[in-house]
Amino acid sequence: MTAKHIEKVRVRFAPSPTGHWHVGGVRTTLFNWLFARKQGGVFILRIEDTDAERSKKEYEAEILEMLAWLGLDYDEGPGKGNLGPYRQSERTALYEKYLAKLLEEHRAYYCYCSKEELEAERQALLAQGMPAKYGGHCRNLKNPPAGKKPEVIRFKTPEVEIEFKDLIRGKVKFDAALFGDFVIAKDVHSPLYNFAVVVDDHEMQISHVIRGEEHLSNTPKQILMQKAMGLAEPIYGHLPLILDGERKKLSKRYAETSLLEYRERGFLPGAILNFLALLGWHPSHDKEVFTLKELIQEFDLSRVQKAGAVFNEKKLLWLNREHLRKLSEEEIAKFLDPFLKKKNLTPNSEMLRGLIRLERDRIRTFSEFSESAGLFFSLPDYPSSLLNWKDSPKEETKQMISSLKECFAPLTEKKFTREGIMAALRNLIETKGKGNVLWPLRAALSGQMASPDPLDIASILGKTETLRRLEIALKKI
RNA sequence: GGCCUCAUCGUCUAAUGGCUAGGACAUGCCCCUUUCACGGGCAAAAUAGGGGUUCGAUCCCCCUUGGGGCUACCA
Repeated sequence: MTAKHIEKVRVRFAPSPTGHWHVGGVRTTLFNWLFARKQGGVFILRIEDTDAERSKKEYEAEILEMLAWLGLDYDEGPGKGNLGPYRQSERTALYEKYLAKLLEEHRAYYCYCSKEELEAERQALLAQGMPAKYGGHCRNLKNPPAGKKPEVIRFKTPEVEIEFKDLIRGKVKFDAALFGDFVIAKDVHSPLYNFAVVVDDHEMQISHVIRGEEHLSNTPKQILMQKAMGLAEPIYGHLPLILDGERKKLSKRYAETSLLEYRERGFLPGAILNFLALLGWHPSHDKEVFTLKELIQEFDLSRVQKAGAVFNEKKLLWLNREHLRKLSEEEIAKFLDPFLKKKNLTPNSEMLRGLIRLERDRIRTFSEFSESAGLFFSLPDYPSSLLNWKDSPKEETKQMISSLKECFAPLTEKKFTREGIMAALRNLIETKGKGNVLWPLRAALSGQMASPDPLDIASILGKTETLRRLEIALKKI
């Protein structure tokens, strides 16, 4: 390992704004951020939009918004920091400079082969069981072949062994002879990923490149280019992939993959981050519920797993509840607001407090809240049979609903609390039994097979609405 | 096909050369209970296979098997 490394910890996360931000990318970002914060280093955001066709401004905006939502702040990035610009699309002059130098030093060259020729070559090699690499036809051309125009720029790959020490995997070796001369740019103005990354990581003085395992085989190519340009070599660490139920790279078929969706479903940023941290990393002890702050303290790259981790939504759901429970009523109310608005549910502040107290242990996400609390805003339609406790006859149920009304009648709206209602019902329950009293009451108030406690429902609904619902029940029988 | 890489309960993982391989999610059962949740308790559940090294291997080495990633004028 003769490579020179950069002293100060400077890490980057480099998303491509070509689609909704993927949870895999979020996890990579988190690990980089955690590492930077733990080491007192610098966390840099670089937008990798060299693919002009697929890159979209709106996706970049989404990444920025999600980052803020997650609470992952960056020290340098678009509009911030002095080693910019931080969008690859704005750095073409820089790439041109490096490209020109490589060309001039004959470490890279123009390739005139057409796509068709290359594809034919590739297929022929594959058919013979040979590694599919470029044959190097244009490598030593003195003059452009007649009638052909330059197609791409290729890197002159030396036939050497490349070895590097991965932070997570240890020694990794590649035989560069198997790569062939790979393409580094479409033309001097349009660099490709592998090349742009090398230039940027150098210019931005990146000390550690922490990224997903899918980049492991890009690393030797990047090291080769660093050597050709005389640049320092960052330290690499390749994170295990997040997998689906079939143990393949997480895709949309298996679970929701965009972070946006998880926010819309009412997950907490802290819970998502906690969950993602546990996908491929684990502390030495048994604690699993962490705040972001605790994560910074605990995080250690040496405890990152090598094998891929299956995305388990059930565990995310559980973790979300754990995080939900730690929030104050005010915090929950704040998160809840957009979800209620979306469903056109507009409780007054007193009712909202009651609902939050009631639902906070029953729900796992905020979207579950609006579903679960729906019955407080409008009584669902239900069959009259729902009102009967076990096999008690209709007549008795009818009698019971009337008795309930009578019990509630003397209560003032103010006395219509859980305790007040319970006191009013005490005699009835003692003579008739809990089930005979509470089931019909609950059914009449909720109109559902399953719901919260009837006393809680009644106290939140208030006397007027409670009596109205009992009246409806009576009419049903 | 080639190159790289990975391998502990269904899933996320702990332990590491040495006590009955620990925890969590999920699952099942029980308790609590007017229903559903919550909560409490219990149970079932793993070192892929084969060789070594060693007094002793989940752990170290090799092979096999299986999985995954890459193999673009995407990133």
